[in-house]
Amino acid sequence: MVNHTDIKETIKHISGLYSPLSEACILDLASVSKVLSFDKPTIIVREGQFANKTYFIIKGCARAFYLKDGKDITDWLAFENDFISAINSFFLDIPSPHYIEVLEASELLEFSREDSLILSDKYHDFERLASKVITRTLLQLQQRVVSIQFETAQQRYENLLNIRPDITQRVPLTHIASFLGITLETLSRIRSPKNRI
Amino acid sequence: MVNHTDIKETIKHISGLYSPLSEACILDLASVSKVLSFDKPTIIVREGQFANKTYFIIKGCARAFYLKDGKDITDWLAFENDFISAINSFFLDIPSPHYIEVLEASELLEFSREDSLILSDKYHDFERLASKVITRTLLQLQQRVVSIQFETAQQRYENLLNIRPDITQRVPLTHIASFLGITLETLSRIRSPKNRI
DNA sequence: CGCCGAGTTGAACTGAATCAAGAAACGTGG
DNA sequence: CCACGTTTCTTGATTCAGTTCAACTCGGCG
Repeated sequence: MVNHTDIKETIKHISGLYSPLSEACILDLASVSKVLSFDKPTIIVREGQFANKTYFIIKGCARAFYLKDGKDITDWLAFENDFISAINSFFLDIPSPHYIEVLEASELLEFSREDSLILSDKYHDFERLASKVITRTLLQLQQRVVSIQFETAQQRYENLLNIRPDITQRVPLTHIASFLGITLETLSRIRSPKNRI
Repeated sequence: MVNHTDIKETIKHISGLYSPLSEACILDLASVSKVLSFDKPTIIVREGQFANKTYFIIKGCARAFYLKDGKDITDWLAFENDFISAINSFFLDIPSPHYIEVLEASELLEFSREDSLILSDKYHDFERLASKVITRTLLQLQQRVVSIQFETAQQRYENLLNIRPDITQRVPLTHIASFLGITLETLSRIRSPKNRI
């Protein structure tokens, strides 16, 4: 678990992706952040925990899931350059209904809700970046509601493939299916060669 | 269309609901806000507009909808103390895919994205409030994804009734149905007395 | 009075779920 | 490197919630 990633570079990268941060803010954020490395699938947040951390995915991918009547339901998938966290716990400070699992050999940058609030007070830059991340997620979720309501299972799968062509190599089909809101069997039929016109 | 509502009082009320604002911030926000009054259903934002305003509902209710293949799809309903806006246009500064329609005799407080950015720069209070509103909406949307995926039409309708028992008196069934992601016919059957055990 | 929009009811249809078996891939220890 | 058990994925048959299409009811209003 040696850490080869330079935190400061990573944060500069985030700043470039989302919203510019001042040098001082970058250093401050670097000082409260930590890089986590995993070489295989690992659960990093469990149901019931107060999951007051957010994770930026430097490399690899992760999912948020919960158990509904014992069944594993993936409700968010995140890849390089995405953030992921157990949003209910993170924002409402309640025990998390979600698990978070890293799915590949991955590197994550982690920092806490508390530090992010402190940084938001101190650096207007940072608050703006945070708000951008949240807004982006909001719009994605809105899009997802539309897609669940009006697209067939097949369309949703094809859209996902367009956005993320390598997803089937990286994420087990069970998780993809439940993320799409369909059963594994249905996904398997959609993917079956017979089904391709 | 005389306006009896005191803007400052309304903003104090918002501040109490979401996150406290300083007196100076309240005054500043009041100076860039405006109260809109309607006495009957009215479309206040149309598809294609740059809808860079947000609306806080003082009294009444409103919906956001869009046309999908000519069909009217309600995708958000807002009541007293809720905010509503054409989120895609508001956050991304693109022409709005959504319409916004006020559904009853209503009063709204309106202010622009631009003013809200200015206020966010000037008052940390305000930025925090804005971020709270967005976060709350994010969590609601997430809940909605879960509900569409795992609840039956009937359960979704009953949940809506629990949260908003008067909704059927205030919002036409067509809009309720499409908000729930079901057809008017299905909603009608769910509501039919025969269906109650 | 007759029309019109909103809601209801009925019958047939369909996309996806469920239940049940089996095949393929995968990893672990002998 | 192979035999095994486990997990992941596929395929088939059946069922079901909700859609679609079509006809009908009802209440308001010009």
